[in-house]
Amino acid sequence: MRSLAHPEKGELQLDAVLSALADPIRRQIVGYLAASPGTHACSAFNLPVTKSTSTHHFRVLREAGLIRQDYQGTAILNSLRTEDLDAQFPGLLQAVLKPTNVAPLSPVVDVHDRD
Amino acid sequence: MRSLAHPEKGELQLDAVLSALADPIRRQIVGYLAASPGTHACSAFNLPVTKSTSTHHFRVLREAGLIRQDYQGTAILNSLRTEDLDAQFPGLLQAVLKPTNVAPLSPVVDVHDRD
DNA sequence: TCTATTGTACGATGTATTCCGTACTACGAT
DNA sequence: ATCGTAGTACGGAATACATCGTACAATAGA
Repeated sequence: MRSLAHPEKGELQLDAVLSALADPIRRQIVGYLAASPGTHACSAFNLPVTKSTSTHHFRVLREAGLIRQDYQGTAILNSLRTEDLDAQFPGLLQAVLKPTNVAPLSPVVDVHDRD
Repeated sequence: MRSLAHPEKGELQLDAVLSALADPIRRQIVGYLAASPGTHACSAFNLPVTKSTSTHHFRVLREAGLIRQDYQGTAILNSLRTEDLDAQFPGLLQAVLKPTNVAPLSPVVDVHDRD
């Protein structure tokens, strides 16, 4: 079973978190995870970039500690590390994800991946 | 009297604000302005970079709408746009500036510039 | 075993960012 | 008029970042 490295809750860096959130595509990912709790495969996000770019953005989010990624077969289950983030940076996620701030880029259609 | 361009309160972009806050030097500036309300000349911040780099960071903050810059003689009075930011992105400033998150790089000594 | 699906690795490219030094402007004070 | 102070403009160097295409790895299912 493959697995991916994640920073511990106590290791989260504000620098990395803010840099990760500064990109609109990554904010779209985080916004979707926040709006649709649970786990979602990378392919469910309808991002306006290629697969390899998508991989890059998910990795940035994981390495910053914003999301957790667990393999399930060939897919990856992505989830938001809400509790860890709220513990380390209280209020930050809520502030960034306020509805008015979430860019509704693509409406994320055709999702069929609930766990 | 020289003057500098600022985005209107309603024009603030979350993208630009988060990018601006992602840099530790700029967060140091914002943190100092938040901790010491009022206006402060650029030279009062004891930043670990040269004058020209300092100018660059202040401009990024101004163009993102985080600070206001008004000439007074040859100096510039910098102030935090707290109200505009709280109106557009409620909770964001507080979350980013939580004491534990503010890197105490240099203690900012020898300040003699209260208005 | 073969095939399709999901995502990764790697290298390339263009752009943006950070930082510097030097020369300059604007202003106040002498 | 001259000088010092505060900050800007400009150009350059190093680095980082977003993006892509192609080739590959891992897994599930037929």
